[in-house]
Parts: sequence; C-alpha cells; structure tokens
Amino acid sequence: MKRNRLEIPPPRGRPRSGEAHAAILAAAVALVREVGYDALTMEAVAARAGTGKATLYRRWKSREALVSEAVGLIVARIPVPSTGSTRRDLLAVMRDTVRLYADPATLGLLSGLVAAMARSPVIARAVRNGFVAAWSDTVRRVIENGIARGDLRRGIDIDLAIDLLGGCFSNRALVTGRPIDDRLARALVDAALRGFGAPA
Amino acid sequence: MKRNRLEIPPPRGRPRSGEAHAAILAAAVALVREVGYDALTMEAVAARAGTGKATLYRRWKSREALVSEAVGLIVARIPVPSTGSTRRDLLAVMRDTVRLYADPATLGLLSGLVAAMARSPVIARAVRNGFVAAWSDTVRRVIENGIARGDLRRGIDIDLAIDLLGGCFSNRALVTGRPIDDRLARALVDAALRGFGAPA
DNA sequence: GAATTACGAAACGCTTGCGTTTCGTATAAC
DNA sequence: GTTATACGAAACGCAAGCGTTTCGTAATTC
Repeated sequence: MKRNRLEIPPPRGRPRSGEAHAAILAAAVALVREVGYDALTMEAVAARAGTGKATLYRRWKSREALVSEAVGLIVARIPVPSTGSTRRDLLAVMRDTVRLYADPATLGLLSGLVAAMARSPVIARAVRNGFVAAWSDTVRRVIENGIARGDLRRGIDIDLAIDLLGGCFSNRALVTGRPIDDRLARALVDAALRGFGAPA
Repeated sequence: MKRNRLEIPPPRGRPRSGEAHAAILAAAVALVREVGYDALTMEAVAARAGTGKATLYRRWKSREALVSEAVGLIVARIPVPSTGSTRRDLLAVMRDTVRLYADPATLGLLSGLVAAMARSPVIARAVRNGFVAAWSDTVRRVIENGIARGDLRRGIDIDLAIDLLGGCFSNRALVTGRPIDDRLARALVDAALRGFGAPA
C-alpha cells in the first residue's frame, strides 16, 4: 500500500525503546512507595530501571514530570459490587478498601506523595485524577445504587459521604495510626446507613 | 543558707542559653511548616535561629530528635464549647477546625510531617501526642457531653466518630483538596447528629 | 552501507548539606 | 584571676545528587 502523502514521515534513527519506558515508570512507582517523592532521585530511578540517566532526561524534562506520569498510572481499581443489598454492597467496598490499606505499599504511596501534592499542582492532579478518583467513583456508584434502591435518602451530599468514608481510612493510615480492619469496615457501614439511610 | 551536701553541684562554666534553645525550636517549627520534614536542614534551622550549627548538635543528637521535640510543642488548642446545646457545641468545634485548616501553616505542617511519620516512630508519636491528641480530646469532650445530655446515643464508638470528623478535614486538606468551609462544618454536624444522635 | 537516532555506561563540574573542628569571645563558678 | 563551658562564625573533608556530555554500540531508514 502506498504511503499517504499527508502522513508524517517515519522517524529516521533508532526508535525509542518501549521496554525502557515501561521499566523507568515502574521503577519510579516503586521508589515513590519506598522512599517517597522528596527522597526519590533520578539516579535511583535509572539504576533500578537498568537505564542511563540520559535516557530519563531524553524523555522527561524533570523529576516532577516523570513522577506525575508514573503516579497517574497507579489505579487500584475496586470492583463495584452488586449483591442486591445496599448494606452488603457497602460492606464489600469497605472491606476491599481495608485490604487495600493493609498493603504497606498503599501507605507508602500516600504518605510519600502527600507532601509533594501540597507543593506541586501537577503531582496533586495526577494523584487525584488517578487512584483517588478511581476509589471515589466506585463508592459513588454504590451510593447511587443505594439511593436508586431507596435504601439511602435522595438528596444526601454524596461527596460528603465519600469524604467521610475515605477520610476515615486515610486519616487512620496517615495521621492517627489507628487500626484499619474489618471491624472498622462494619462500623463505617453502620454509621453510613444511620447517617444517610432512609427512615425505616 | 548553706548548700545541701546532697545537691548536685552547679555546672561550672557558662550556662546554656535559654533564648537560643527557644529560637532553635521556633525555627524548626517554622521550617517544618514551610518546607516539610524531608527538606528541613540543620543549616537552615541554625541560620534562622541565628545560632551556629554546633549549638544545635550540642543539644540534639540528630535532626529527628530536634524536630520531634519541636513538633511536640505545637498544640493548636481549640476550646471546649459549652452552649447548652449539643448541636451548637459541635458546630462551634467544627467551625474552629475550619479556621484551623484555613491557616496555610496547618496544611504545611500536616503535609510536611505525614511522610516523616510513616517512617519515624519518634516523629509519629510526637505529632499524635501533640496537636492530634489535643484536637481529639476536645471533640471527645463535646461528644461525651452530648451523650450525658442524652442527645447522642450511649454506646456509640466515640473514637470512630472522632476519626470520621477529623478524617474528613485531613482528607480534604491532604488528599482530595476539596474545600474546607463553614458549609462543611454544618454538613458534618448534621451527619454526626443523624449517625450518632439519639432517636427522637 | 551511509546517515541518523537511541541506547547504557561513565565521567564531568557543580551545589548542597552532612557532622566535626577550630577560632576568639562571653558568662558563669571557684 | 583562673578555670570551665557555651556562644556564634567559619572552615573542614566527605558524600550524594544534580543536569550535561562523551563514549562506543545497537537499531532503524534511506
């Protein structure tokens, strides 16, 4: 087939390695979890990815740009349950969240990024549009299903409910250090149904 | 009066300067707020305090020791209101908390310490025993008063309630970036009274 | 096979902060 | 006045990481 004249010409030299690209992003993600954003160095990323530093700077203009792209790829997607019961749906999501926070990598990721988010809008956007949004969307679906089912009141502040539920987890993980376990999941569901449930 | 023989002898040379001590701690606190723990350097603390580095190392054996002592001194104490109404009491505390978070220094302090807390038990303890405990104690009092008054149910999980309320603030400040204002304060009080209030 | 570009590795000069030491001065007990 | 300690300031040698450049090699187009 003839090449379309309007196509951009193919690049001349050796193409950039997709493997290197993936390895670099994976290394950046791992290092954010392990040492946080502030202590993450380009040298360490290159070393772990098995590339030279020049390859990093050839593709990303700064550490901030590299890390924000890497972080954007992290999405711990929790399935939206559909058990037919709002209580069981909520419980399923909360228990999955407990498991998510039980992974030390999640704590490392969050704690390692919070400081950077406060100072870099680029990092903040990547985190919020990434796995923060993924988690919120799941909870939102469950709540909307609960409303449609008539178990939760119409007109409740869904964003507030999401913040309350998610905030409790992140607060325990990042600030108070209190336990995050299935007992908490049950207590949260009970509280949510009391606070946002339709009157019996 | 004769000196008691059992007393420890007074130190021989020039006594350590209390002013320098206070200036160093104040400088450390300010720098934690501005740049976070990871980026806080002993040189910067000394420079801001107007002392030499030697004075720092003469008194604290490490950056961690210095910062944890400094952080322990920060306590934004919120008064325990006593309006006679559980709703108004809660509202007063939540509004004070909104004001607390409206101060950029609070956000800087929290975000700058979260990463350090995840890696240093010493820092974590200082923060939790300091202003985290101070805030929690205030809310606990208000809730206990509400229970005693019969407005909140006996047997509720007070720690959970505190985590829910406080977590919503810290989650918005540190993670989601959603607004923290008086509207949120009202919504939180409404939710708390629904979730933990006694049946009418 | 010539030209072009990316690769990993290594070294570059530079800056920052480390924790320590040295200096002359100041403030206390004896 | 002697001794002892703390002071602020400055310099020390050291290590880490910056962002760049150079090298010989590999992959791709023309």
